[in-house]
Amino acid sequence: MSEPNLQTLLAFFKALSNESRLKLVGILAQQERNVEEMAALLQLKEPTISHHLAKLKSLNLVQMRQEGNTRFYKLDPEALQRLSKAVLTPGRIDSLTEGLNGNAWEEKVLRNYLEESRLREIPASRKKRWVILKWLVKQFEPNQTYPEPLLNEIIKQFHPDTATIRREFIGYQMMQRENGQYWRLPESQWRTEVS
Amino acid sequence: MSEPNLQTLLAFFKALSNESRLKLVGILAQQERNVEEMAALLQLKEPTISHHLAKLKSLNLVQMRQEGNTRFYKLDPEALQRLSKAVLTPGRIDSLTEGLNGNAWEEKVLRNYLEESRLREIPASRKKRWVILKWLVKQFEPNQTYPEPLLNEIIKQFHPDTATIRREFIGYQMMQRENGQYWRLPESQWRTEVS
DNA sequence: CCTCTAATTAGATAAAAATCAAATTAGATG
DNA sequence: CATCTAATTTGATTTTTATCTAATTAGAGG
Repeated sequence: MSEPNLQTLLAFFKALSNESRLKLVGILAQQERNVEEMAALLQLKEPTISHHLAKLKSLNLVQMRQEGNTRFYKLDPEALQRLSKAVLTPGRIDSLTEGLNGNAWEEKVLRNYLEESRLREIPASRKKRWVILKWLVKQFEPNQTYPEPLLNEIIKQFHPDTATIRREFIGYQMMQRENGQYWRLPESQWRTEVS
Repeated sequence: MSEPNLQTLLAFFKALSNESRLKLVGILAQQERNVEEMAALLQLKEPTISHHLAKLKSLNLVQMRQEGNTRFYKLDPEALQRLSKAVLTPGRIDSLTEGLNGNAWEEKVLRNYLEESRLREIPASRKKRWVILKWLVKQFEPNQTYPEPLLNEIIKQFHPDTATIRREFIGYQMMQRENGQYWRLPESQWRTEVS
């Protein structure tokens, strides 16, 4: 549903990621063969060949022609051409990440440091501190000024070290201060940190 | 040793035939990431990521940069280009059948119909009869003439129905007859049968 | 130097895939 | 229609691979 490209590509690579099937592709690219011959060539039993053919068929890689109860298989000429084209075009490579939650890591950091909306501690690593501060500053309304005591009060709901956090807010330009009043700055002005 | 191409291709397809690894390729094509981030993005544990990275590394698909004890991985730009090129060129497809015994099927037919160098029966199918006759006619010396009784004698060592076999030899132009003498024709003149 | 952190390695387990023997199907042939 | 033959399907087994937890390694920072 969500990532058709990924699944299509994956099916393609899976089809060719098995030694027997890869050889089979080579064999059927040269000439048509019946199941018995393929089994002899690859030193496998017929059921195994049928099994592999089923996978190749499901991707429309092979064509079948029946004569009596002998079935001749060959590589679909169109498929052969498709195979000889690049499967991983730049656009397709991009599509591989569709549907991935890009914020998963930040969410995990939050989960790790927040215990029922209290901050267990202030992360030592800058990257993680940044994530925590981003979340913390969003606890304040934009377009509203806070006198320092109120600011401290609110911060204290999350963590006792109000001084450090106040300083970080200013340092990262998430907040601005003017004669004892603090206010939240728009996200576009925050000092986008690290990475 | 014998088929470097097949094994190389196989390794390549195997590397990309896993959903997690394929996503990883997509992720690392966009930007460098450390193991923790990848784990979060794919919702897997770090060891699993290490495991997948090891496979990608073994194919030289990724580059690593260390900073402290954090390791940042990204897709090798050259690899990325290689990925975007056709991996299955016509020449490579041909190479997939290298080292395969093309006579495996014929050998199997022989094994099936020959019981300690006696012919169990004459195959009904033309293809198999052809294989048996090819083998049978090679029991006669080239460049030598055989009077019909001697011919029969020799054939009888393998199968009682000398008449049928004589007729087939002539029909397939494996042998020629002139006033009671038979001789083996060069293989190039045999009526190459069926397909 | 002790501790913390990110990553890897080792070992165990679970999931997926390949292979085969036995049973079944569907043409062909007498 | 009974039999034979090539192929497929089914079910069981084995092999391979993905994933996790626990243990280990190697930087960094007090």
